[in-house]
Amino acid sequence: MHTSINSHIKSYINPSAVELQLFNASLNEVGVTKGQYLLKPGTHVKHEYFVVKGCLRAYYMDAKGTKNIIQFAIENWWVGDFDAFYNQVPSELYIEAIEDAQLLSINYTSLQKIYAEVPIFERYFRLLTTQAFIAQRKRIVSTLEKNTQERYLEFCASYPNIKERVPNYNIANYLGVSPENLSRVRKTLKG
Amino acid sequence: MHTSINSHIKSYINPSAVELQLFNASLNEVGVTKGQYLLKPGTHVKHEYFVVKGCLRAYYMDAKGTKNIIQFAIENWWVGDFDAFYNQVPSELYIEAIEDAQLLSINYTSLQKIYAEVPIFERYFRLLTTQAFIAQRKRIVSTLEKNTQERYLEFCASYPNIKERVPNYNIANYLGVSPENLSRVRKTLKG
DNA sequence: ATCTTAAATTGATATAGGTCAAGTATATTG
DNA sequence: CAATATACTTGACCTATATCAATTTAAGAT
Repeated sequence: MHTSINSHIKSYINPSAVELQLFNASLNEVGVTKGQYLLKPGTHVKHEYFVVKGCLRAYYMDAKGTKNIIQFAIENWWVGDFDAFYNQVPSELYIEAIEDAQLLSINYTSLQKIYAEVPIFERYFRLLTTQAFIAQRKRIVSTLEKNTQERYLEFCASYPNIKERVPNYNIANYLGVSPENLSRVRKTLKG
Repeated sequence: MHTSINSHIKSYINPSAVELQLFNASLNEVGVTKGQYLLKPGTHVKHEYFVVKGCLRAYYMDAKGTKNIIQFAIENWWVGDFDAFYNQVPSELYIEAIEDAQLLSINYTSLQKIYAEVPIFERYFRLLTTQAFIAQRKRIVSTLEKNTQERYLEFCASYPNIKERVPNYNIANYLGVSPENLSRVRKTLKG
């Protein structure tokens, strides 16, 4: 049994011991070290991952070869190329460990089986996805109505103590600003 | 029975006639005329809405009193303040008809009942939310890696013939640029 | 149809943030 | 503990886009 994910699950649904057991049986432990990739573009994505420990970044590479970070994944987050996974199209996402990390993976076929046989997990993932959708919507609103400084502070508040774990140039990238600009913003915050 | 939503449902799941009937029984028809509001901030949100016909815009108002459009809703889209609805917190969203519109509403209690009694609808909404999450993620990536012109073209491509239905200053707002800037971009596209 | 209001365009100017280049500080490795 | 690489900061300059103001065009209303 995987305690870390089980308490996460129980914060969303109330599965029976058997249901929980069935889900746990579909999980596999995965370890990655800092700098290693969990996923690269062009792959047929068979898994989604739950972060037990560590930190990863997920980014796309644009036409000019620039990285654009779409997500940081820390403890108790699910990470993966959801488009590639759910629509079974080739991946376009890089997922890279920026700290050594322990993960749990679930594969596509197992998950479909879980949905069919243990439908309460349909609810678990519905609730997770709804929350993720709402969080992402807030991020969009934030870029529409706030300046860099406000968005940096908001970011720090919503990812607790992440600024001690992630280099500033990655945060700048996530916010869609240059590292130089973020550095200047941080300076005015100190002064 | 509400044919419009039923064919939408059937493109995601395969409900039995009885299941479909149960879901349809929870829906109510709602009509709004151009300029009318379906939702305003500070409300206790009891419904989500499916657009049968028409077009609406959903926007937040920021501290400076500026509107920021987060979504246009056209035929076959669900619209609502999902945060307020699912987390049962006061709404912060304006939803306004920009064309006369016919909608179907489902209320919170009915939906919870549907989830409990007709669990295949748990899957319907999970799939919808997953697709919405993926689409929203693409929108974020787009703002990170593309300029205004590319994003305008992308917008026109993904909302078919919407530029004939929505005024340009609303599209500019949705894209997070000034109407003057969008006007100039459109000019270079014509020339 | 005419009047009135709303939307789109155009020009002039301001500004936030980008880019380039150089230097400093902080980690990481042999 | 050097040596080297990585991350961060600072300055000078540039560019895309915002803002403000005026004008033209289009859409609604009487």
